[in-house]
Amino acid sequence: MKDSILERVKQLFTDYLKEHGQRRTPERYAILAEIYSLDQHFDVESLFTRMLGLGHNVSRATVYNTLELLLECRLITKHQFGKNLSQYEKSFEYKQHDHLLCEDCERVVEFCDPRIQQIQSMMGDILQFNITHHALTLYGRCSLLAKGEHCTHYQEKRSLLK
Amino acid sequence: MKDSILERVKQLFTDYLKEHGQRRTPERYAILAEIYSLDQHFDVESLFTRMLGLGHNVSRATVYNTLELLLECRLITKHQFGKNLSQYEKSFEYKQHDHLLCEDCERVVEFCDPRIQQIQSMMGDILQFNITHHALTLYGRCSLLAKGEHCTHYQEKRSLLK
DNA sequence: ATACCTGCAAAAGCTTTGCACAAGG
DNA sequence: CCTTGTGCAAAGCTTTTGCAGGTAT
Repeated sequence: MKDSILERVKQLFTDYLKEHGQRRTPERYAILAEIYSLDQHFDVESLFTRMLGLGHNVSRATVYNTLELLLECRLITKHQFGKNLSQYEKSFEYKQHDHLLCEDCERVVEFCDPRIQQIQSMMGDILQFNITHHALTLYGRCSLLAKGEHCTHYQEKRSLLK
Repeated sequence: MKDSILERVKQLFTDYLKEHGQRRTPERYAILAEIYSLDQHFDVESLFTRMLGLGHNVSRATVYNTLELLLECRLITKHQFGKNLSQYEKSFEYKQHDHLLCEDCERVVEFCDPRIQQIQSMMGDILQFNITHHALTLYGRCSLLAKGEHCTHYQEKRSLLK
């Protein structure tokens, strides 16, 4: 099933590259495959490191280049969660969704609410804009925590950092 | 009336600085005053340049330091509109609001919809988070524009750049 | 008087760019 | 072949940090 999604995504990427006179290089497909093997958000550096770890001798420049192409054909989406660091996630066959961030452990939870689409189209009408997309992020902390306490994911996070 | 707001804001800043054992320096008040004279979003570099233009010999470091303090006492808010550049705006007595961005001319329109608060508190309940704030940004282009056309604000924008 | 703050400049972190070589079409 | 893509390294930009001197309290 996973493979089937990967195959379909590769096909879409191929179509896009052909249509836009871009070359189908092994690096680009390797990056696409790696992204679709992940189930979390990622940043450029972690993807780059991961590629090296897998034995692919790609450069950061190629990673950035490929991410740009994947954004253009909507196979990934890009987020800025309030920091100067771009986060990405695969987006094929994923419902449009929004994010809730724990500012303690930086865990990201996804959610969906139809009212956001309503707001989007209503505001488009009122303000005379063709709205193409939106980004809603809720910021908070896991409930039940006293001030100074950390949520259960905090320690995991700490151990991940360096 | 404007002065009255500035005075109240200065007072709040003074209170905050005293409470937190921070010094009340002329640089900090000059930056606060300049921010509250603006009616638009701004980034650090434009604020810095503006301060120099007004004859205040402040450094970038001080601007960053002061913005941090003003964020802490909620006299300004910070946004990342999908780019690696922080944007700020004054926030005293401004209703919580969200933003609509024209991707053609980069104009920012503010709007307000009560449903967002509802979503925020509902998601907080469901996902067990204490949600402190949110950021919703709608991205689009002024309506009625054909592909390739630019909206009326585009030329203004072009002339501002460089 | 003495912490803390400031200005300056260097460093850090993410992203973009330039160039010579490699490789897709 | 010829053009585009890649790897590498340098440069760009925004933001952070270190330090010597200045200033609020």
